[in-house]
Amino acid sequence: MNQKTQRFATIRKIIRNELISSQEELIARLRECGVEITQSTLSRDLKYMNVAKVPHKEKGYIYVLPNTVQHDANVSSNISDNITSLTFSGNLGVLKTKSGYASAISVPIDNLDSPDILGTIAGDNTVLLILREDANRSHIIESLVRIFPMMSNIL
Amino acid sequence: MNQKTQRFATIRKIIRNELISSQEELIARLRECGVEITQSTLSRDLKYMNVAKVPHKEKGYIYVLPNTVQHDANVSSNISDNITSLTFSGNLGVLKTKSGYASAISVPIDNLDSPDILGTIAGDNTVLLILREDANRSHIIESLVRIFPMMSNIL
DNA sequence: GTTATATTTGTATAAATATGCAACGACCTA
DNA sequence: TAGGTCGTTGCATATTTATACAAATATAAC
Repeated sequence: MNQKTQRFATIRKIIRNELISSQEELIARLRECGVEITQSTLSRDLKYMNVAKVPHKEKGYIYVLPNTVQHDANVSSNISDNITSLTFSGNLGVLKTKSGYASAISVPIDNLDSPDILGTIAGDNTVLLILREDANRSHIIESLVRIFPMMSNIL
Repeated sequence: MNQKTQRFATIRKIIRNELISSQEELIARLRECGVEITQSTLSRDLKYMNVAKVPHKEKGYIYVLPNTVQHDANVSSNISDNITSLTFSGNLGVLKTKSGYASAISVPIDNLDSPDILGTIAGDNTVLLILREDANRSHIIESLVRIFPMMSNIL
């Protein structure tokens, strides 16, 4: 339906360009754009469009479109800020990073020359750690936190 | 203080590994992990941790950790014509593609944000899927076929 | 056209989430 | 010790969001 498509476009435009904290607020903005809509329909629209609600420093919460990568306002020079998670599976460790940082992150890990980390493979946002079969995960984490202190925030 | 850090870690672990649709559900899981918490505190914790709530096909809505904020998993169809095989080995999946397509193929897989697929690494014609330890291979296949319909031809 | 079937919407309400406020405890300093 | 500040929490509740249901509207088949 074209009516609906048009409405979606307007919703997207507003969310992309403004900080919207609630559906009521968005309804008001839509009205200003000539779109009448009830809260229930909007709720369904947002769900259909995969719009997420995320915490935001100033506004409390805001809606964000899918594919919109959240960029921190303050870019940190600390490389370990770019590590987002560490999980283990069998004899592998999977270290996720912000896009593009995997290679940079993997270098100091290689340089650890830890007997527990046999090697690493870096993609774009993932560093694969191949671990010794009987490696102790706690020891791995300790080693990593030693070179990436900020990592303790995400563990 | 340390109590709180510990609680955060548990919350993160649960959110990373499971599909949680509501705070009440998360409270129940936390209790199973020995963490007693009220809804109001949890709400504040989630806000503090920048945890977002995003629409999800099966569960309605799920909580996701920052930097994994939801992307479009609906993908143009014919790209999946370039997948040639899928095999499993231990907790790894190996997806072979025509030369040069691995990166393109891996993007929508990353965007699935499946708790079963911890991460992907794309080479030139191979995508390595790192799976959760107890991941169900059938479920993985289902997820992949959902975004790459043509894959069903080669399975 | 008519009828059947599916999609979209609003209303009313349920469900889920955020938050003001008071209370508690940790940690100061005098 | 008493008194002060600060961070954390639970309770109660306000706010916000999702959804069951029925009505309206579109879509398709005849």
